[in-house]
Amino acid sequence: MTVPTLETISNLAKKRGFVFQSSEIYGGIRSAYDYGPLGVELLRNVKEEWWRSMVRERSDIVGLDSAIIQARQVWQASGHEEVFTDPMVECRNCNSRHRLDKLEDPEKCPTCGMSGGFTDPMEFNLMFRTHMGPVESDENLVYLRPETAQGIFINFENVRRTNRLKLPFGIAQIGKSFRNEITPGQFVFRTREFEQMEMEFFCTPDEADVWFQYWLDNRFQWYVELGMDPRRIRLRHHEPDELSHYSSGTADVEYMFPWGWDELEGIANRSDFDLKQHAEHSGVDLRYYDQEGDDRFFPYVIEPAAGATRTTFAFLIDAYHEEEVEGEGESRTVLKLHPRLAPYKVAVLPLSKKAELIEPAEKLSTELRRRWMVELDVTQSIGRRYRRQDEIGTPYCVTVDFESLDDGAVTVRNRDTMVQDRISMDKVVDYISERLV
RNA sequence: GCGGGUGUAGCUCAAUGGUAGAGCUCCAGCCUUCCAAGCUGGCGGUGAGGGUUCGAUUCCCUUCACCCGCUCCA
Repeated sequence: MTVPTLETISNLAKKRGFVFQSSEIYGGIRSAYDYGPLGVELLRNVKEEWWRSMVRERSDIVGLDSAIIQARQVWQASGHEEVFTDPMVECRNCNSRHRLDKLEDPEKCPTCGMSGGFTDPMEFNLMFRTHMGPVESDENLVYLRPETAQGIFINFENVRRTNRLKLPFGIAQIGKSFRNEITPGQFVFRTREFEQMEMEFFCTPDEADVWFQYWLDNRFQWYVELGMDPRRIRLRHHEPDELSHYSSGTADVEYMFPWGWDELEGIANRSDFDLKQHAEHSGVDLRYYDQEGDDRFFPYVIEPAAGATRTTFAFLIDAYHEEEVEGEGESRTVLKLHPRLAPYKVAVLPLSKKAELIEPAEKLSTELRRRWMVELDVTQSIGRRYRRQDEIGTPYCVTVDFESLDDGAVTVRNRDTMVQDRISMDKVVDYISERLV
């Protein structure tokens, strides 16, 4: 099992065009990254796989794409305006920082035990603020959403009614969220602008525990099915004292990052907290009407909330392998990404730059491009090109050689095994289709 | 935001108060018939701003970014 360092991964990411520091030509901006040609494919594939398993392959979950800027009352009702503005103090002795409201003794530092060494309380507002409209006044203050979930809760009734949904059902959403994290870092792991994949699953209160367990299992399996090493992911249940303000039970899917276990996804039982809050603050009855029992109640919510960007990052780390190549004492770097996640599915490599080979190679790649992301590479030696494709995780390389001109066959080389199959050119689509499941 | 460290070419690393070099990568050409070959040529740099100085990549100040802690929880 190869465990790359953070530096190895970020170097590869930059070198091959997965991720760049944002605003790099101006010296960079903290905690912002841009996804290059390969990174955007990988990220989109991760999101696509999530959407497929959550929405397209299910009859009980529908999709949504809500606005990033919402009414300020949304965040008052959700509790974020209050909870996300914590007065914090810092110990002058050991430089540790603490939430003032969580200190047992407001004078004594729980880290080093010193008394009376705190700074004045500082206001930390974790939500990005801006103004709706050209005039900056308190009346038009708005926030960039710190989570996508609230966009779902405030549309609960719209979605339920227009789609005639009955419990249990879910609403899924992928989108950007923004948090003024005190300490961003670990490359793209914790950034102030990030992308979430969240699903709110509404059910009756008495079924909540069963669904909670269901989503725990379901979500854990999703990572494994996409090729993540099961030894490097785990489920961790939260202790009662580390629950968020909305949650009555939470478990995390964690990945073994280069710096240790850290969170990919939180699965929470949000109870009826959010719908109740919005009903109370908006005055709109958000209770669900159960016709059979002639009963009105607030559904419970089970929420699997994953970070799209950090999940992409974890897949990248997990795929990274350095292997000895038989015979020579050299090693190759290969990204063993699941084929559905790989940025390019196929590379077409004419053995020589001669026009007689380039022409059929171009024809073949044009045909393959109708189905997949395909790269045509004609530069340098074939060995070098194989290594380059290995390093970006391309599962299959198709080589057109001089024999192809006579027998109409090409060589398909497997990324992981490096084994080659000679097959007829008109069978390439079928051959690869069968293997890209 | 606080404390500590770092910043020379895409990467790894040299050098100097006086025109910044090398290897690898990349690009072009030649050669090359399946796993990072070779030859020739080319692109390209002192994170940014200011100060001291005849002259600063080097000394000083400011700033920006990255890494390690304090944190957070997608």
